[in-house]
Amino acid sequence: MARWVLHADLDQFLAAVELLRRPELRGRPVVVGGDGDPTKRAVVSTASYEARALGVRSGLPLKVAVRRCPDCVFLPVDKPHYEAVSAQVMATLKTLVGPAGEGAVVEVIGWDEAFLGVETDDPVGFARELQARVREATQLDVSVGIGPNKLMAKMATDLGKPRGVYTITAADWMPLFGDEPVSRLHGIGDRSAKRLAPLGYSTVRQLAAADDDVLAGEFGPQIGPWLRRIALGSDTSPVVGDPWVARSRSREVTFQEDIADWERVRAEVVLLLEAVLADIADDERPVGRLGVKVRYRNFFTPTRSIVVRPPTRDPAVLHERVQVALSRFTDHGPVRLLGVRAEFERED
DNA sequence: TCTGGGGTCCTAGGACCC
DNA sequence: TCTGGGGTCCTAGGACCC
Repeated sequence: MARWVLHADLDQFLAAVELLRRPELRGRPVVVGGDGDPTKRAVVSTASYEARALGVRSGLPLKVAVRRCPDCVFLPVDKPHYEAVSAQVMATLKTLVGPAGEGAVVEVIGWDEAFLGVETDDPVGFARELQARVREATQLDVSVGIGPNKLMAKMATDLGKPRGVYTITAADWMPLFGDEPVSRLHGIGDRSAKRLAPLGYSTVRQLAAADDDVLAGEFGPQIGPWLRRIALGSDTSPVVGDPWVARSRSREVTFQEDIADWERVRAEVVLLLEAVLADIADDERPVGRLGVKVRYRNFFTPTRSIVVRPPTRDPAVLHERVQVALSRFTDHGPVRLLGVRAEFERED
């Protein structure tokens, strides 16, 4: 039997979950983002397919979305609810069993995505079973991509949406993606695409035939050669079923009005650190580094961080250290966003 | 036109030490 | 006057993802 990777991705997850509890909105353009007030500083988390047809998509500022779509229904992000539904979906995935009777390895990627590693000669049948189980348990639609590795499975999912199953094998890769722009690849964004273009690497096929030394010179010894590998559809990263453990925890807030008073900035940093400490209260690991992020009016966003030695959970020490980090900002102009991040001490 | 929040990993330069 | 090579730690920033 062959080893397959499946990528399961819930369709328009946040919007779909909201539609389940507000069936009267079905068929209308629905936008989930911020606190549901499209006049505020926030962006779209998820738009329903009807809203996407009107030009609203994830990441779009709500202020732009409401201009583009005055008739859209704007709903607040209800994180606890989505976490609960997500947990139900992931638990369902973990009940799936392959033909040999063994469970699939499930790697949860976020609220609405997971990779599954499974031993089977009928991956499509497995995917159909997966879809049926999730629908039965939650009434939600899920698309499934199938491939010999995570990269190909992930790329396949897009081709199957919505509600579909799509399989990519090694032989399909170049015919499907060879002429596509490199930014189509999972792992290459607009920034990298813009650096690759002048090197003559604009399509997936061109990047697949690129010179590793040239790539390493531009992107560094790890990332450079890795870019060529993903253009080849090559990916050896394993599906890891172990529960995910955060290496850092952070809180940040964008103010509705920029803060000009740095006494208030200091007070807000205190509040953010208290929130982070509350978030990690159930985690016993000591904090080995603290970071502060400041976004100014012009969107310039420097960060400052400081080691905490020895690593500690002592709030008094952490509050003192975070203020030291904050004091390293010399530009005391108006602040749009503040963030505080705590890194756990790593035990390699 | 306005640009959230929560994460991960990699790179590179300077300090410092042997 | 010109001055190595390697290793580790710290810090800041970049890029990407959901």
